[in-house]
Amino acid sequence: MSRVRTRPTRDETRHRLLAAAADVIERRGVAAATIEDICEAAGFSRGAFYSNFRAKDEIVLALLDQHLNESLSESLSETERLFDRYDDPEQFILAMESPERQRNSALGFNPMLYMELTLFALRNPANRTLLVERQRSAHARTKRIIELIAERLDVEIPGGAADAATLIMAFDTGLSMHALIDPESCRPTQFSDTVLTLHRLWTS
Amino acid sequence: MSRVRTRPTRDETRHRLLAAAADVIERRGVAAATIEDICEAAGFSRGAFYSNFRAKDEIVLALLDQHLNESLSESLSETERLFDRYDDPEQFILAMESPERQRNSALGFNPMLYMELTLFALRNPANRTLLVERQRSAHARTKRIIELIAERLDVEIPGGAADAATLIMAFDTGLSMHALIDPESCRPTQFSDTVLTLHRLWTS
DNA sequence: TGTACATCAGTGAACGCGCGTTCACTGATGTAC
DNA sequence: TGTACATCAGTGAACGCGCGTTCACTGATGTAC
Repeated sequence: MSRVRTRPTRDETRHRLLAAAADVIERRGVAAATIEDICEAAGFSRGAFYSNFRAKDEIVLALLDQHLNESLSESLSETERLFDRYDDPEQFILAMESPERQRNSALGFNPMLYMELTLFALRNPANRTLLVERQRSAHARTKRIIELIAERLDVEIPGGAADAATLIMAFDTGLSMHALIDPESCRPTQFSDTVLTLHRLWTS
Repeated sequence: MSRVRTRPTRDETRHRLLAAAADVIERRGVAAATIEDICEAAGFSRGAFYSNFRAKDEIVLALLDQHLNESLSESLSETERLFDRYDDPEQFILAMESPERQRNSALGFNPMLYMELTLFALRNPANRTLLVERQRSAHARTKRIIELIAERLDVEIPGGAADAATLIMAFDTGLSMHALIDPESCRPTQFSDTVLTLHRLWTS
């Protein structure tokens, strides 16, 4: 093919629209974000939008899906990879604070988008199921890591690994929200510092 | 005055509109909640709304204000009262799980309204300041309780009282969100159970 | 490689519904005698 | 307590803007020869 491409591919268009939607929704919220805003941010006309998505809801659903499957899952997979890489649990905990993990963590990176998408999903029974599954799987995987650490150090987690996993997950979520409201109130290392303290208490 | 009142007082109207707004916003979200929805839920016409509030934003601001000043503050004051009532920290922690505290806790009682109002406040510089102040004050008061417990038992909190307060507050916030997504994943006593476990670890 | 044609991704004007807001009104409440 | 009048809380029809969605179109891309 000799002609030079002057138009983005269909995939590029779709991805630019999704990225623009994430950006606009983060700033304005799901309901207040307009198709016009999104198209302008992506550099397309309204028609391009409706050529790629059937309606406004569909792009939000696509974002939610992407969010649940990419951001959240990859953040946990990365944590599991870190866990496998280090023999010493303390080193593993310190490594979790890496910028890479932060970037992958959806709530850490763009917390308002996360809240918006969560609220959207909670208001729709079908999506709610997705959220529930995702949370249960995340809990099971976190619990598993804690159990492996306990086994390796031959200790028993006070209160049980399930509650410990809930504590860490809820702390992570809550800390992101507190940091969102008042960034100065949290050190960058606050998450790993606290988890490390908990780890030492649990395994001593 | 002999005539019987057939119309609510101005205060009643205002309160009914505020309660209706809280209800509609909890269900539909700030941006998707319409004046018509709110008026219908309150049993008034649109005119009544504009006789009591200058615009839609104003009722949301009034709700936010009410929320920050009543729900959140009273929840903490109740906790402080409980702390004063019990000499034994363990009994105090168990008492926090009372239905009364749950009802007062804004995030615990209607978490989606809380999230909606938080997002609304975060998008408006003036309100953001209110949120920040409120959070700092809550943190200081929580930290104070922890310090008093540590003094009373003559122990040192591992990681410091400030981080411990952050942990408990963030855990509370996060746990409410997790419970919102998947109520079955949390026992009703999960908060006090976990705080009790932490307390024992910290003070042993 | 070049040409002719078909397809279809993206354009942007137009449509119409829904929602925030206004306003002329009505009748309940407050006040003075 | 009863009456006359002023005030103003609440009514609901009307307005018009903004936004989601549609559609006739254009010109870039893909294909066949």
